Amino acid sequence: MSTDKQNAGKPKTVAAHRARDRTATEEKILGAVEKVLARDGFASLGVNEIARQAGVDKVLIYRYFGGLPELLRAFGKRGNFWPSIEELLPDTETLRDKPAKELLTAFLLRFIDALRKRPLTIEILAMEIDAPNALSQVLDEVREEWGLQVARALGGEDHRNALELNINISLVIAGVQHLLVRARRTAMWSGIPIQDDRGWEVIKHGITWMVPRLLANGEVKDGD
Amino acid sequence: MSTDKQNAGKPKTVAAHRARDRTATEEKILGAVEKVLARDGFASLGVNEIARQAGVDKVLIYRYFGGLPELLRAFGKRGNFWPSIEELLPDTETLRDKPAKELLTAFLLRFIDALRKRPLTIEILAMEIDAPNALSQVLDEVREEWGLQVARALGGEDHRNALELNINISLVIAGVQHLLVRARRTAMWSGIPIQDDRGWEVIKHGITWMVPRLLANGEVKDGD
DNA sequence: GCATATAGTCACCGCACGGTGACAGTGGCG
DNA sequence: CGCCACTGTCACCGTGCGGTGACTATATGC
Repeated sequence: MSTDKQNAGKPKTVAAHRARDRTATEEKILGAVEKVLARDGFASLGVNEIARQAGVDKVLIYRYFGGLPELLRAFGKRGNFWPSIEELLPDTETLRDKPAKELLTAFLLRFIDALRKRPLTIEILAMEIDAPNALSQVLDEVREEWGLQVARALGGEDHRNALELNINISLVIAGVQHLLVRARRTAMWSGIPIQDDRGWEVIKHGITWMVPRLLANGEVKDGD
Repeated sequence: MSTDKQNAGKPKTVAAHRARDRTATEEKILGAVEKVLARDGFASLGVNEIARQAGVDKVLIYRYFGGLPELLRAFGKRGNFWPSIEELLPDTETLRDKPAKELLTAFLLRFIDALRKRPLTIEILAMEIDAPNALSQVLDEVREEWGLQVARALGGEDHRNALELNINISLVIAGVQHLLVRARRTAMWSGIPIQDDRGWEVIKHGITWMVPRLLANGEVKDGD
């Protein structure tokens, strides 16, 4: 009763076939990746679950994409996962007109908003901490280019403390990403409600307060 | 040949038993948790792998601890996973003697060193981003108490910008944790080699440069 | 009209996982 | 000595995973 493997080839059911449309099926699969990712995160992102969500046989994932890594690559390439420079610094033309502190402040605040609008990106950021894969690789490539553009656009090189400034900007960006990633699961960080708009307004306020102090050229007065 | 489930009860092998020492076995299991965690991270931390590493039957994990969550709880309670306040601020007695900026700087720099000395803690931090479990819960409880003590020890309440200051300190701590977690897998962050001692010296330099500027009471001069 | 390429379906494999029940060796206590 | 609680051993189950081979249905070109 358990070693019946010779009955293959007997078509018992007629099993009406779906429409023959490869590109539509590919689109369904790509859409399923997004749905599973948004609903369950990366832990459940496997071939079986994607196929289930798409209402499609999993073998098609192998046939059309080659496997899970290639599917994720394809998914990553068609998404607006990382904010463009234009989204963060709208007035590229008038860069020189504004003082550096306004530019930097605007950049950091917009960066927060831009990422908060992209829950999938945050999910990817969280995933690549523990299990980097083809999708995080795609995001990595984008970010590399992004980093260069940012450095050029903000152009802190003419500041006399460009090195220290860049370190601290990088640290703040790292902190923002950390809080965004943690906010998926944890409500508070040092008393700040990081799942809430009000919490992020507080953080933005802190950044707005900080930037001018980092950019000040004056002597440091002892404030104790 | 496949439905042979009635032959249980026939002792074929003599199978020399190991020493009858429960506490030693428990210790082996707890040690195996640490080894697996250090070697493969949380992805491979299951009952099977732990038992394999400990050279012990997995059923003993259930008998002695109750299951994986309880085992992780037990593991978490016997570790020095989070730096104590004393480790970060050695001269508690002479707190009032030093200016706030020196205290805060020392605290942040020591915090970096303290976490970098604890790769297992960093592993737990990384894990709890994607899959919080009993172990991260234990760490959470410790950190809650820690946060209160830190706030009391640093006592920024007398500063006129205590709110903004605390936000930025929290942000820097978040950024440090993010970089530590990322450094497990990625070598660079914005050009800083975060797997390297020299990279962290650069970060510390940036923090040392930043703290006095945040604590300065003076007017903010426009540095553009 | 008919062969062929291709879209879609199905059953199956091997594997690792978490978890459990039954059994065997061992030491202490009456 | 004999009971018995306890430590350790082993075989097994159900499940879900990634992955594949072989099949059927359909459209297109000749």
